[in-house]
Amino acid sequence: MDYTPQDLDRKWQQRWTDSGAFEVSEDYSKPKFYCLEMFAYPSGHAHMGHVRNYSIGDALARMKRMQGFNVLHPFGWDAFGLPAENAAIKHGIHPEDSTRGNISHMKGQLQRMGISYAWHRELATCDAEYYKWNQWLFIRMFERGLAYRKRSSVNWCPSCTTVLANEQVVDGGCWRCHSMVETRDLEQWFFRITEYADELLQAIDGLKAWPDKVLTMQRNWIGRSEGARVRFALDGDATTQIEVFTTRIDTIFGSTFVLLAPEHPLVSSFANRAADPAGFRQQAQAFRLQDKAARMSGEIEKQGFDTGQRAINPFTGQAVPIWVANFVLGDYGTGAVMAVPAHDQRDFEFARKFGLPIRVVVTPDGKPVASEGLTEAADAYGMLVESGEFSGEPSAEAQARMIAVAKASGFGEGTVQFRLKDWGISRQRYWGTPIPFIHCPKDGLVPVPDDQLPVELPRITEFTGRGDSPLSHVPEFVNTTCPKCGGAARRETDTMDTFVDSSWYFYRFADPRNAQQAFNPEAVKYWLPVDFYVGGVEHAILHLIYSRFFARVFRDLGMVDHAEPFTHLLTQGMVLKDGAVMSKSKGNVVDPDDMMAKYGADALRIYVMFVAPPEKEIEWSDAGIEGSWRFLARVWRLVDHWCDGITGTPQGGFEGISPEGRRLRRKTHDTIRRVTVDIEERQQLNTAISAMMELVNEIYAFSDATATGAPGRRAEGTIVPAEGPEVVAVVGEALSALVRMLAPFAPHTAEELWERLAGRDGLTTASWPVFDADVARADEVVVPVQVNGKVRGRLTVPVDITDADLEALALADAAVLPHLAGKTVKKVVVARGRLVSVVVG
RNA sequence: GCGGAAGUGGCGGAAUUGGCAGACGCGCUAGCCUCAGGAGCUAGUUCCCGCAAGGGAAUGAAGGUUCGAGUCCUUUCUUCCGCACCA
Repeated sequence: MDYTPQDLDRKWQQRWTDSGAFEVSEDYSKPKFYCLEMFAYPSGHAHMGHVRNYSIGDALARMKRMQGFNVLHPFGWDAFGLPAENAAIKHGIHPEDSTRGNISHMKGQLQRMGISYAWHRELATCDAEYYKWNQWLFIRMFERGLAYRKRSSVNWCPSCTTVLANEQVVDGGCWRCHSMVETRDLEQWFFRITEYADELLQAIDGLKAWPDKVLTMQRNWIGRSEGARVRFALDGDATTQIEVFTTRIDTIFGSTFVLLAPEHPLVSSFANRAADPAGFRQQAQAFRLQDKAARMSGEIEKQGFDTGQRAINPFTGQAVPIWVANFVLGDYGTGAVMAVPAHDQRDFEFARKFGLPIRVVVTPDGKPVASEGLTEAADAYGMLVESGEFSGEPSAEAQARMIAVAKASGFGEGTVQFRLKDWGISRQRYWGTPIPFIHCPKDGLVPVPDDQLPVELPRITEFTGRGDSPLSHVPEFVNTTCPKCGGAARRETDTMDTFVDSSWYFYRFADPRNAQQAFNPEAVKYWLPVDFYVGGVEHAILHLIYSRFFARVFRDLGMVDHAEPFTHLLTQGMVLKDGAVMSKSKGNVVDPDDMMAKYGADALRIYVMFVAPPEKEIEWSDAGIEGSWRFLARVWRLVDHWCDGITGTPQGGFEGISPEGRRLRRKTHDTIRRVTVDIEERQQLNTAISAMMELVNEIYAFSDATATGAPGRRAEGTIVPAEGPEVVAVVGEALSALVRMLAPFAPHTAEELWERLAGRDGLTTASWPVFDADVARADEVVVPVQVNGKVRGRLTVPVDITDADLEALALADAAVLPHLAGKTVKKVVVARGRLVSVVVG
């Protein structure tokens, strides 16, 4: 090879850039394909995870392009976020400067990889021309009641000094720095994602091309439960009611006490009535703190105390004690539960610990059971007992009737409860989209008028990391006038969660430079939904649910005509080294730049795609990339030595072609089929590559069989060229297909070889090789012949043999299989469209 | 605990609808070519017996269906991932 790999990479990257090979426009005459990899946070350096992600996406994009699709394959930057701001606090570099620098460096890395991006459509979320539309959409959502403000107890990370979304709290700690999360009460902005909870859940069934794992995670996250709300009046105070949520209203006759979450609003009023209000509050507060933090260390012990108050069970009329319990969640359901110790394990443990009564009201056979001997709760459905007029009814029927009774009597109703909560998007941070609202002393909360958007993020100079919003220290930003009354007013100083930025960027790519609209609906109608979306499974819940939510918001604004933005989702596995995620602190980082310098981009790309299926984790191996390098070198040599004189590919059938030639032709077409199916339908890129390797081996074997001189005697890696029209045609066909199929995986090498082979460049516009089923399945197949279930021989028969012909053949071929002479064919097995076995009796 | 995915050579992994298990690659062995080999080419490489031809066993374990099971069914063990006191 007279190039270094980098020379080769640079040569073709330059040509692609100069010709704008991957830039696209809306072309309604061509079928579109929108291939997207999750855009990147500009951390500074591309890592192997990026390499893998973009190599997979690029394989799809390039293949679809060759198949004649108009392919949109864009890239951008998720450029706002905490790390840049934290770096600013630590090192005094302005987030804008570090972010721009990082983007520039990483863009260079991606370009050196030769990913076929439409760079003209590049966007960064920190550009005002992008985040303007965050603000615009925010106001639209406000107008529709989908964005609202409320005072709420929020998760506060003391280290990042900011509010976290529920989704950003992992095991009681901050998702980013893992500090223990505290609670604080603040006025916050929320998106009413719960409005779409039911739809988001039901539509999951329609996501046929998403991984099951992701669908399950989303179902669990939304967490739909059907049940009932029932109001218990306070004993001695009918005006105060405690509403509980239950999925088992059929067990309500067994509810012997009521439990409140420590956060429940009634807890503080009960404290005032307690003998020792201070002690009461202290206990409740202890639970509240415990609730957020203590769960990290596994199970926490069930604790509680008696409020001294009693509630009236509306079904039994009995007064039951009200306790505060540490395991009752304040932010799920109503924050209060009716405890049924006989039929709920948690309540059972609590009752046993504190000596509270247990009543069995559901049994398998409808016969009453005493509670004394119980060792655990029985949560199965059954027949009701000891339940007044409902005794003897099966659980399911009783549930329906009890809900009806509760509703008619006005103390309850059936309801659906979701685990999903509204999305808190306020961040007390600088490096994000300013929330476009103005607080006016006279007019209250006033949205910034559309013609004043964007509200630009001012360039501040001091980063202290203090607890409140950095923007609140910028008087020029804060002080403004009210758009309504013209009086002095203050701007909102919180910024938006960066998940807002990433929830719609895939729409902006359809029309990224539009200054009048977030996007032109016509362009989005052409390009969207995204046909193929690749990214890490770590975004299975947050990013993907938020994006599905935003798609529905745009739909309801009349801007898009679909609800699901991503048709096909692929979640790629991580790249590990020595069994662990690569990280600087572990010192096990393999730098993509080093690998590309040594082997070129193609060997690296081939390696990350060949080593395992895309969804699986892979373990980095230096020997593995050597193997990929060797494969490319093998292809290179093959083309180098055969290309002279190959001008065309064979037409038609097999007339006059040697058995070896027929074999190679079959292999060529079988490979086209396998590679096409593996990429397109299965995204099994590893087997697509191995199929091409097989073809390469086959071409080498063909040269052995047809070469002049002794087979297998080739010095210095040369291949003795065979001669004759057959070789030219058969090998020409094989190499032509091979090089084109190589393009999605090793585009630089493929381009170069295509130029040598076909005498022209422009592989990016070359067509995908056409599979010829007649060729692939031509001639014959070898089938096992079984006698009494044992394979006793093999017959080579034409693929399309009929049963009758086969029977005759089995008998006639006694010379080959003498022990079958005189036997009859009992069964012919055909599978996958071909004959696979003959059973002889 | 609930849910999801998966258990195949020394290693990564193939096996598309139930049809020659171990493709392809790594590693290893031998040969060729070489001053040399960390290049290239050829051959071999699941395990056991055998010089070989050949024979036997084998896809976590145990059963079952089938002419035929890595694949389907039942039971069971293990690992990874997600959620986790959600009433």
